[in-house]
Amino acid sequence: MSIRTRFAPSPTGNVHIGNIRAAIYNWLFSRHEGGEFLLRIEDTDLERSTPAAVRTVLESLAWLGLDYDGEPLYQSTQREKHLEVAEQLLAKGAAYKEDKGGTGRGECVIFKMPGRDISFRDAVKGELSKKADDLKDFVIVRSDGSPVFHLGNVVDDITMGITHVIRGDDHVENTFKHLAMYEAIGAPPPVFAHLPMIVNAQGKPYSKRDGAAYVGEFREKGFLPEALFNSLALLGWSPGEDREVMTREEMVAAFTLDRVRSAPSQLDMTKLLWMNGEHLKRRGLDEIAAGCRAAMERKGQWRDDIAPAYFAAVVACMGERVKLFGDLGDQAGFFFDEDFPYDEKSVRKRLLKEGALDILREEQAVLEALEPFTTESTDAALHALAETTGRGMGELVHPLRVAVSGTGVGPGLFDMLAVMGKERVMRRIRRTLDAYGG
RNA sequence: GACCCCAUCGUCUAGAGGUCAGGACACCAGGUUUUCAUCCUGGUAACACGGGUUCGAUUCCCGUUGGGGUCGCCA
Repeated sequence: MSIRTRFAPSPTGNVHIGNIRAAIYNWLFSRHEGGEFLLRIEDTDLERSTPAAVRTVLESLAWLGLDYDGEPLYQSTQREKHLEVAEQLLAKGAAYKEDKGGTGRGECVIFKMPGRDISFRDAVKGELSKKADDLKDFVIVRSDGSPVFHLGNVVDDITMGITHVIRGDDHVENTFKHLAMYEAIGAPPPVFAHLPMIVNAQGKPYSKRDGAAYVGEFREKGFLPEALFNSLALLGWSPGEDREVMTREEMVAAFTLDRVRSAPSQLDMTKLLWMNGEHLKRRGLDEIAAGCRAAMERKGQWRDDIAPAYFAAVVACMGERVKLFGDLGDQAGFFFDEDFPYDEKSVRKRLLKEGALDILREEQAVLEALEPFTTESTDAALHALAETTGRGMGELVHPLRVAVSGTGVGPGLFDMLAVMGKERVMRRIRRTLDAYGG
């Protein structure tokens, strides 16, 4: 029989990385096994389950490339079936009605636990068991007639033909209840696999306070979906070789549940950033440019007078300095702004140093006469100047860098000059001289 | 508190009854370079503790400690 997994989020407006990691594992497992991956929207909490919240779930899945088979099943449409099963359980004597706690709220339907120990073999945690005394009866239909999570969850998994339930650690206790329900209903239970949580440095569940906890936040920060996917997949699972940077296909080929660890793990932002850089290298310059532009637009850094060719050249020039799409706008803004700010420290250290402005004037003269104006020609011209004046390249490079970019860090100077072009460079030198040349 | 789960470098992890306990990120040092980033080379760094079992345990068992999860007419 072909395997079938599902992702069953309750739309709350955000998709937590722990949840999406569960989705990734379900997806990886089903694709590896050649089975199906289904989506169920647990939208019975009408308060929170707005269309916008559902859209967030769908967008997160799409962004990460987690394609699901068939149409999503909306749990709210299954209410009648849930209640029907509750009636059957009542008829079988596997459930009973009671005004629980005598609250006067009316009778609810309570599932009766079988009164014996329950155990099962978790695909990642191994043998798990629970004493009968620790298993209490629980409500499956509220006194207002609405089905409770446990009922809907189990019934839906049965109707969807789910063979493997891969979910968060926080569901292990529920599993004993669910197993009892499968038996009472007379349906074969699926294989259960419980994933450890993603925690922060304090060992607590990872939250927005720890950096970013929702898929949307990583997207906004400019992370690549394949990098987030890769990193999350590796949090708790490893292919068993010293392989880390992998494509989706490679992970599908290597993924097995028995290689999933049962200990919680921390998400390391620094390593995620590195991972992002690795995947960025594997994308084309065009894609990187598009991503950078989108990030700049989001942050209000984009300006319509930026020529596409110039923008592309800047992206190429920045190269691996861009680890995140957002980096370009943050680190290379001076390329696009003629009124770029001067970094005070760099000015003091490189421009106001003894003789630095005189050198800049010499460079101004040399560059003014230079034709053509390329990486090679500017490089050669300044080396020649260094030679004739007996100065070190550092003395020439630093003031000029600050003069054209306002900062002491950035791409190679000559690449920068060539990308900016003669006219822009000369204008910037004049501006600098006007500002600091006295 | 009760029940359940977990425990290898700072972090993510590999690993086997006998290994120099491997890799990656980060970090440090050196090299390349006009800065930064990259790149190359090298380095620091771990089996939580205590008992067993065993010729031999980091690995198997028990306990301790520490951490986490669950104890709703939420999902």
